[in-house]
Amino acid sequence: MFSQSEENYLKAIYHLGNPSQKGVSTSDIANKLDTKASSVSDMIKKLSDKKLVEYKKYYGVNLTKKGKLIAASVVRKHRLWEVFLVDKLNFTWDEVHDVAEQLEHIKSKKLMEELDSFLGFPKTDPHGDPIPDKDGNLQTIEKTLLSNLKKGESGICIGVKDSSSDFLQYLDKQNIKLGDQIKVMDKEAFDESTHIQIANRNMNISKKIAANLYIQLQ
Amino acid sequence: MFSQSEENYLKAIYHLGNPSQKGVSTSDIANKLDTKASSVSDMIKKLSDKKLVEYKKYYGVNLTKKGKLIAASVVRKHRLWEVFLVDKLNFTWDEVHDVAEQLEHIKSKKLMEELDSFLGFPKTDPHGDPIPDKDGNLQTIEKTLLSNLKKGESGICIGVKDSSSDFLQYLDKQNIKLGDQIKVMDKEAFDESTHIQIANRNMNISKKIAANLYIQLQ
DNA sequence: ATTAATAATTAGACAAGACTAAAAAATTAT
DNA sequence: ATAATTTTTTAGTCTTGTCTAATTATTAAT
Repeated sequence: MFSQSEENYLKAIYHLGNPSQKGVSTSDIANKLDTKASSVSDMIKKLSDKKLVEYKKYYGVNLTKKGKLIAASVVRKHRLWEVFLVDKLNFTWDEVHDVAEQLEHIKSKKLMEELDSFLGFPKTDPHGDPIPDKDGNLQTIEKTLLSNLKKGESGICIGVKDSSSDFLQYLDKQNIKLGDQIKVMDKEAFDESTHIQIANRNMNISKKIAANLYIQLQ
Repeated sequence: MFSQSEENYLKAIYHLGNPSQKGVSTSDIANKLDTKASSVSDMIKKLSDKKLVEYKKYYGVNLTKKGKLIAASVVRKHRLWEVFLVDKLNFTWDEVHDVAEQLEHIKSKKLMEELDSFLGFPKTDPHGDPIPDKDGNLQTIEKTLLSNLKKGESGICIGVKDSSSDFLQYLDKQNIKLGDQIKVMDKEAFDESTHIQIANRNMNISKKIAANLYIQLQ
């Protein structure tokens, strides 16, 4: 149906797209996919011919309904496979990305339906990112970055913004897990670090860490 | 490391290779992969440059040690994924092939080790074909075709030679399963059909069916 | 409002893997 | 042994997706 390369471009546009922005720029896509702007320019022309993106020269791209559905389906597959790897095959959350990048291109409707069921119809992946449903719809959960919480506010840690190995391994080392209860005890004006109480432990985390943890307020 | 196309050629040569023959012919490979002899000729040159096959013009190809290991690893992955699809995801044995053809190219050592363990280290796939171990070694089980059994002989049905959808669905319809106890009651000289007793039922099967069922003698 | 800097596009080339058509080698038949 | 047939290889083309280098458009700076 569509090539892996086409799917990767659609996915990149999907991830870069922002309702508050115009279109996604050629250079942003090139940067995301670690490729050259000229290659992106070519591919966008192709996707546009196939009515998967709307394209205006020197403006930017947006996914069409059809393009968005395909992108969402690739993201759905990626995240379901991540759940599989962690829940069933003992992968850690920092190990799943590369394999899921491959598995997301496997084409089989039955496979994904059965996998979804086998995993118990998960709603989020191991990093807390929502799994699109079959129609490409995302369940939007109210969430903010921990860095936005004020002293005294509390919530549950439900996701990470950065999912780099380094960050995820840091969280493991500090024993910070999704689902943990977090309360902001104090904020340090000097270095913008935050004193938190997490799962009944007290710790101090840097500005950068707080800016990459998603919290569901209570 | 190696492209999907290269892996598919190596696998084809692996399956076509026969210790009692010289090399695998260009046209046999073309036929197996549903491609043209000229394409095969090109690819063989490439695989030969990479020391994955031994190649003599107008003679045939044989896998080198390295080529054989790669081919066996692809076959291993194919068959382990088939087990996964049937045992865990409710696929029937006639539905697994196309998906496994895709999954066999996923590259991740950890994935296959964990999957193997998750499945309980299976030794055969859903069609009774042996799963190569990590070093590419096959466990060889003594087996013959049902058509070779003489009147009065008996054994266990352990595999199919043809794994086309048509044949597998026929077996399902007749409720013939791997593991069933089979005894040859009589053989019809006229149409070469066979009267068998299978799992305590009596039935008559055609020459063609008997020529595609593997039996482990007892 | 020009100029400078940045971003996007085009033109042309290349590699992988496939194809067709034609030539060459090997095999089979007479 | 030579002719006929089959198989294999070569030569040249095509598509996909990439690249570099050069050009064109847009945005930012003075």
